[in-house]
Amino acid sequence: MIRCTKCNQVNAVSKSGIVRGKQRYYCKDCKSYFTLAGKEKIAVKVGNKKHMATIVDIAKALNISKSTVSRALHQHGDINPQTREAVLNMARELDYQPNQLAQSLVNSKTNTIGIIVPEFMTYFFPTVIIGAQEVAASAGYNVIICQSQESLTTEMANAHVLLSSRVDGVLISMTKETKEFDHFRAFERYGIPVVFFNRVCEEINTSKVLVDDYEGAFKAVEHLIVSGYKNIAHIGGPSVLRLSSNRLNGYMDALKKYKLPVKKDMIVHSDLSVKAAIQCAQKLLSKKNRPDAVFCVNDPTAIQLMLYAKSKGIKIPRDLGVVGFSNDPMASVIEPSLTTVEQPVAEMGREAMRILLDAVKKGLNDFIPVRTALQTRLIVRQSSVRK
Amino acid sequence: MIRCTKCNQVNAVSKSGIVRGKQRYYCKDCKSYFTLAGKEKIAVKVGNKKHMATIVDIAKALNISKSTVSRALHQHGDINPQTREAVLNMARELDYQPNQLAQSLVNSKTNTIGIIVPEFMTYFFPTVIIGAQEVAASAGYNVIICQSQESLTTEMANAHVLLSSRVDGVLISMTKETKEFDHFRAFERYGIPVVFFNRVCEEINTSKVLVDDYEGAFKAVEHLIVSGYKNIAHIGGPSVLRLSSNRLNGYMDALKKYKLPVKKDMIVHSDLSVKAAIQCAQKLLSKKNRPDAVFCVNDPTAIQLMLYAKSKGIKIPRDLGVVGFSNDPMASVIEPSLTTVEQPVAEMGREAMRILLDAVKKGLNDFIPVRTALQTRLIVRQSSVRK
DNA sequence: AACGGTACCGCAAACGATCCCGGTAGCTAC
DNA sequence: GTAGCTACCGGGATCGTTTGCGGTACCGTT
Repeated sequence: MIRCTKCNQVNAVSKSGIVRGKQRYYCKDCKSYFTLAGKEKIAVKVGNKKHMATIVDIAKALNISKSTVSRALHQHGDINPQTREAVLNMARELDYQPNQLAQSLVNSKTNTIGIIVPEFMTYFFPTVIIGAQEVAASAGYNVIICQSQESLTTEMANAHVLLSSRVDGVLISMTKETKEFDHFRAFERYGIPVVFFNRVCEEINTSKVLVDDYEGAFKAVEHLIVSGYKNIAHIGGPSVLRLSSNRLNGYMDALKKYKLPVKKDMIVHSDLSVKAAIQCAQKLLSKKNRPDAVFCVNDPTAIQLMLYAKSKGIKIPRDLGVVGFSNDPMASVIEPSLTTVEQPVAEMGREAMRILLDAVKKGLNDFIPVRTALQTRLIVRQSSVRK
Repeated sequence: MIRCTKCNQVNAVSKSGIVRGKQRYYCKDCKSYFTLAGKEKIAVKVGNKKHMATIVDIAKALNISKSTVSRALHQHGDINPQTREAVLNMARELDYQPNQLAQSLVNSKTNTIGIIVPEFMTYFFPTVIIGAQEVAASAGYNVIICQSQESLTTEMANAHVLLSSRVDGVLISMTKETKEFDHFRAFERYGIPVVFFNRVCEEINTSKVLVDDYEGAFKAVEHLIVSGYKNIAHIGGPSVLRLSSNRLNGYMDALKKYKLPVKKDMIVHSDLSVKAAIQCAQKLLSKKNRPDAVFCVNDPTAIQLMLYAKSKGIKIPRDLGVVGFSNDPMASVIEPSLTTVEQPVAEMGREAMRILLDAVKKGLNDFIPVRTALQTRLIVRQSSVRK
């Protein structure tokens, strides 16, 4: 027994297909189609859930137009001080929260920055993000964080998400397997500034923030040499990452400076995972001509090496000197404490965000890419100093 | 050579006065006035910056209406399979990226979840977030992360931001100084589901996910007792946090079960900062009746205690047994390795997000708050076992 | 041939904000 | 008396979508 929603007729109604999963009817009497959707929807719309106040609500309450409300809230254009006061009060009274979505849509500006990082487990990236968020927040920007999980596929998916979210700018540290860059170019195509940090992409001409990996590595290896180590190995990172080759070069040049031979078999490569670190440690320490020191691409790797060496009864620093890179909090906790190259992690986030926000404000047209290399500092602890 | 904006005619156009500083034209062909305002605007729109394709662009390219495009993209309503195919192809060709903002605005649903955490430094919260994001991503939700930095004021600011961003739901772990809850109630007032985790708010009736702090603490202290420690102290957390009192109660009840006295001066409170941890360590270890074991509210605190004890020549576990809580990665690296209560950290994030998304889908009306307590596991290492 | 019914598509109103235009009231000045 | 000016306000287009409702072409029946 269906009743037409318009003429209230009953017997002139016949079924007429399905629209969006709902039965559609045709009333011969008033010659019109209808579904019961509308009524149902209204009926469903129950709820203690309060409607969120909009500028229209404020306008209605004060019997003025929404234009005036908007002006009052933003001090744009002419506005009577009393009107403004009234609007502000009413806004407070109604607990008005501006709808970011609507604002962003009309301004085509979201005040949101996207960040893509490969992982979240080591202390490094969270700390960078802290710094970045600090700067962003104080400039009134929100941050949406994506983890690529060291996978190119999800990195591309992340880029899509950020594009769809219409972020105003993006901060990226690449995956270790990123070899295509089209998903990065998409940003520049649409005028969205990108700044790379730490794991930067040389194929894209934009600003980059990194530490002076070469110099840090050089200092680290030099320190091992002057501490009396002679056969120094290196556990390097994935070769696609520029930081890996920079640190490797620093390692090699330090050896050369002191006329030490650079041996191929003293250089192994890790993909930065825990498993790979242990494998590298095994490989190096089971050699006949075992190295007497190792410079590791980062602290987590160095720590795995130390744990492995300790488990084999190899004494650090007596039998094996170890230097890491990044000054992970664990470095000062492990025994012996780990000598490492400190990088200004949070500052890297801050600097990258500063540069990015600058580009966002300027627009891509007159934005000059810069490459910023932050200084490192060698922290000498116990793992590299023979008593 | 002026071309009519309407009929594209050229020779039937004549000047017809000035309007708002702009030349006005009259087209005899289509009998209408026009200025070049619109055109100029387009002309101004310079830039290498490509316009991002919208459904209107797709519609124009295919000479169909945007409604059809929308339907084709979402399989809503009736759509000719061929049309659909054409739309999909064109979308690909134009590199169409749906505008989330516009979608959210009309659907009043953002597919975004807000997360508020107190900090980002320890491994705990990043790990929770990894779990939460994992579940969110696979359900098509984005995540926007806020740090309250253990400050009530910024926590309230965070709540505002999330409200303005119209998130569909919120995951919260409170600040240690949060004593007012109106900023939480704002969410429920507008029908936005909230789930607390770890540091939950008892004053708000909603779902909560935590670990069984009481039981974990009980097991930890019981372990110390059966290991032969008699004078067991406790470094507790801030009393406003429920987890602090739960762990304290577990501590006390374990003592009681074994007929050991609960001494007021063996219980000190930390605000979870590094500084406070060291102060607590000093306070406890400089007592005349020094404790022979300490159960700490979390691992970072336990580690500070251990470092302090080691610096004072106090041997662990011989002179001092230590048990922590949370199984921080550092716990297995420090020497001696730290006995701790493991909590399923990532799982906590996953579970909280699952519950939240469920509430988001159901709506607040028929959403029944649940309290989930995840099980802990005691990991016995060296710091609590006398050889 | 006419009509009921289906399959598909377009129109236009939302969503909540901004802001360009133009309007009006009131006042001054000539 | 009216022109011009100031100070303020409202109308309505716009951003990119979704979607209810109605229209149209066409097909099969009678």
